[in-house]
Amino acid sequence: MRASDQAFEALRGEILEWTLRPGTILTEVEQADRLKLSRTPIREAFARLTAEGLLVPLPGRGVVVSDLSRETIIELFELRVVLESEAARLVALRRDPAVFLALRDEFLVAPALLEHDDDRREYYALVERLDAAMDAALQSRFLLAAIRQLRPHLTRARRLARDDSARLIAAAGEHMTIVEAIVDGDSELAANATSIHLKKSLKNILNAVDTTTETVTTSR
Amino acid sequence: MRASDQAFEALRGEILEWTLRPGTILTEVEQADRLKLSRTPIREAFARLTAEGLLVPLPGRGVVVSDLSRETIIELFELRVVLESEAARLVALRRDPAVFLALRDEFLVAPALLEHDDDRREYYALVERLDAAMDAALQSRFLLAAIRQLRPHLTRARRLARDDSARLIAAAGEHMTIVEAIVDGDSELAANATSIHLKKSLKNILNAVDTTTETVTTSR
DNA sequence: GAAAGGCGCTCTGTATACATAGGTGCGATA
DNA sequence: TATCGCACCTATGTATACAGAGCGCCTTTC
Repeated sequence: MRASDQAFEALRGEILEWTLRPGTILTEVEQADRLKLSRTPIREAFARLTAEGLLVPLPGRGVVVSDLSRETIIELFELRVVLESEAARLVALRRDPAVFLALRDEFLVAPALLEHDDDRREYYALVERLDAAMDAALQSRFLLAAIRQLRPHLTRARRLARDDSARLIAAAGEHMTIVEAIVDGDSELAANATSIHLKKSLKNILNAVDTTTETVTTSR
Repeated sequence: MRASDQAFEALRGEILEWTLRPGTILTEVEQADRLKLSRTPIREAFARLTAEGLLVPLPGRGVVVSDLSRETIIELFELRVVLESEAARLVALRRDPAVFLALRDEFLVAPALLEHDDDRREYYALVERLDAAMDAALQSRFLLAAIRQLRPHLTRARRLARDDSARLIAAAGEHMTIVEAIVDGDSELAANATSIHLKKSLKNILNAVDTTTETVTTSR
């Protein structure tokens, strides 16, 4: 594995899991020293993370871990709803039914997984498989690229949400509706169900943000 | 100006104006030599152009100027319609009316500009001002970023189209409809008019592609 | 004559040294 | 005491040297 990939993955991971918090200032030399690499791969990692929007250049002082304010999260979902609804519409038209039938069967037993907190990881893994299947069925490189661009920010935002069992069970139902629409090839239903799911998802995150005493944004 | 910016702008310009054609293989050393720079800034330029999708890594052999096939153009517009329709919808809700009233007045006299081929540049400049005004009114960083991501590819695609006067005059009319909808704050009309405009635009480009004997794609 | 293996070239990947700019802090002067 | 200016320090920006890997061509052998 290339050193620049190591640096990228390491920094990205730390940003996504809030180890490196918004507002933290990073410099090339400091990170090169910490990660035991030279400045060159760090530089490349900074460039990639800046392109993704996780870092913002701070002229003369380095880069800063980007902000994730309430307003930013709203803007993020504003676009996410548009992109993923459209994606669901296209997937419903282009999918291989067998793949999504299998996923439907898995989602049928999902509520059982959510009874015990221990099995949550399995549920999250299932959702990831659904995402992967949709990516594969999408067949539109540009739309996929646009969705991928949002994912790191969504990962960061999701960390803010307190996923209680009630919300997760509801989410499982919403996913089921989407998967069934895709199986049926009902593109409009798939799009609408996705839109509804994401808006509820946003609401859940914003609820968590609003009831958290801790200030999330540290710089702007 | 930084050397890496120079390299980026130079290569980007050449790709967009088809001086560097799809399928052309570039290596760091070769370009460093040609542009009289060291490998470092070239490397950075390659990375940025790869992130934009104008270059594709060719493991062990350098990078290659990305393909722009008929299919790619269709996928490009598939996403563009979604993004720019949504943008028009939001702009109609968030715009400063004065700005777009002024633009409307300019578009009123646009057909006159298109009578002489010499004045086309003025018309193109007007369209650019409209885009800039919409970007500013949009107030959604993520949506704007997604649209910006498409622009270089659109610039390249547009080079393929043969814009005859008839098409340009029609386009001016379509733009006028969009601007008026924005002035009126009619978000649905703005979105629909944008969708129609872009679909006609795509048709025009595809017509040109289909009637061109020259093969556009050189690699895949 | 064809196929396989080895040698060599050229590519990227990384480290490091040097240049340069901008910002901060301290000191001097008004 | 406050403000202006200079110097130093630390940051990025750039060049370059070196290492490692992959591909192609050439040679040799069957």
